[in-house]
Amino acid sequence: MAYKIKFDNFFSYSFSLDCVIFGYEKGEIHALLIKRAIDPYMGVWAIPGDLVYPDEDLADAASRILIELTKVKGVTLHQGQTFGKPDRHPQGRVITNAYFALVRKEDINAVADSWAEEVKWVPIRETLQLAFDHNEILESTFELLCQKLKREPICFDLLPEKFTLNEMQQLYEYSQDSALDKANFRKKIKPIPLINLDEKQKNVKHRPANLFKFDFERYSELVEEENYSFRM
Amino acid sequence: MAYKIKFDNFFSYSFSLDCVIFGYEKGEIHALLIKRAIDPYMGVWAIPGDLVYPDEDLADAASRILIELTKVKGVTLHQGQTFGKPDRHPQGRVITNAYFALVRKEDINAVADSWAEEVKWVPIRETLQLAFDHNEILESTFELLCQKLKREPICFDLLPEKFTLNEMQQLYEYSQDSALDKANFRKKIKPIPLINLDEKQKNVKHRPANLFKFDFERYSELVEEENYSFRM
DNA sequence: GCAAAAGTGTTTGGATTACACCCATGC
DNA sequence: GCATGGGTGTAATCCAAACACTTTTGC
Repeated sequence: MAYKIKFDNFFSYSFSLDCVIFGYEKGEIHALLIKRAIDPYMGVWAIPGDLVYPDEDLADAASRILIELTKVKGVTLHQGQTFGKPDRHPQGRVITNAYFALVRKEDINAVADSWAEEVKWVPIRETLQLAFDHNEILESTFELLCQKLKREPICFDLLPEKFTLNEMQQLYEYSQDSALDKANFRKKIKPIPLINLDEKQKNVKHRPANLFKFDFERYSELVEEENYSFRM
Repeated sequence: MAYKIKFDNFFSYSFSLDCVIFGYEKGEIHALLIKRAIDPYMGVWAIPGDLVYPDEDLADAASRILIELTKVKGVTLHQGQTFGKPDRHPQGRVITNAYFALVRKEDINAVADSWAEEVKWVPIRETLQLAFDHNEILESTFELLCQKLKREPICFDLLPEKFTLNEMQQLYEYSQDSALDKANFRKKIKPIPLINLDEKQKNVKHRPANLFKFDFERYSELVEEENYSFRM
């Protein structure tokens, strides 16, 4: 065996994680971004991300980085794709892995911290020039999200805890980029365990809608005992 | 901003790729493995994988590594998951990314080279103790493959160029781990563009089956013009 | 003729679609 | 009363599952 470089020289890479946080509000999916207060790309908007410590597990690092930059904690992060073009980072070979989470925007309070100067939510379909290859990362990860929304009950992480069926429908219309028939949508979600809270929407100038909640316990039961699988 | 270690010390990682090569034969999916001729894990079976050069793109590196270790070339490699437990490699922090490919076993001739002492095909459901965390990588990647088989016409990469409908059915039965009805299977694949070659199977002691070929050109057309999407 | 697998047709029930209609609320 | 969205029913159609049946080959 003969490497073109010395073995030790292979240990010259760095590894970072970028945390794409998706939130939903008024029919649109948003992503949480930070404005970088350090070089490279100082002053440019970016996905919150940073380097992994040498002894740190990836999932732990993702949580830590998100907290350090935005003070957002307690969210479930899922692994996404890896991005590793040799020139993607001006300071050296940095390979990055996207992690993503789905949150209720009203439940979290993102605050810029550490080297993040500012945080903001941006509608995912709004074009904005991001640092590094973050536009590519954001797009790919959003596509992954749309795929997952079809096969896993993660829409309830994005929706408010108490939601109307119309809100749920709008989320799917947005993610699939197509209009859905109301009556048919309701028939389609029949197998999904939802609790009708017998509570009404307030402050609307039309007939108030019923509020629902995802029945997570029942869902777990169904998966266990009747090998139910979520489909949309 | 204050890192717990000096910035330069972050550039102490290494990054590797593991190439999971899936092949199909007689109703079973196999993976190509190598026996390691170097430490760590000398003499142990492993997924062919190695370190990425500092200036190398990931996809290029995957092809190179596969060729170096097994002389297998010209296959399409797809990115899979990343594995990065801090202690997964005894010689330092090595984060790895699985790449996978689907091949026709009869088309390729894998030969051990470089620090690979031996190569062999192993049925994916056969338990064998592999080096590092390769058992986990292999399992996860196989699951990813099964998902992809449902939504992309990649089964034709695994099947012989000329295949019978029964061979195709068996591949899906294996990947979904369930028996399928022959008549229904044939109805289901009606929308998939296949060319009936009007050739018969040879040397079988029963009625010979027709041979088919995937009509890739027609498939591309359908995708372009009628936004067809492959489903199984 | 028999075994074995190839290959096709029919029936049935459940899901999907399109569309029409009624209901409750604010103003 | 009317605008607005909430909520439901029906008929037509498509699709998937179950199953039976015919065909072609080797021996």
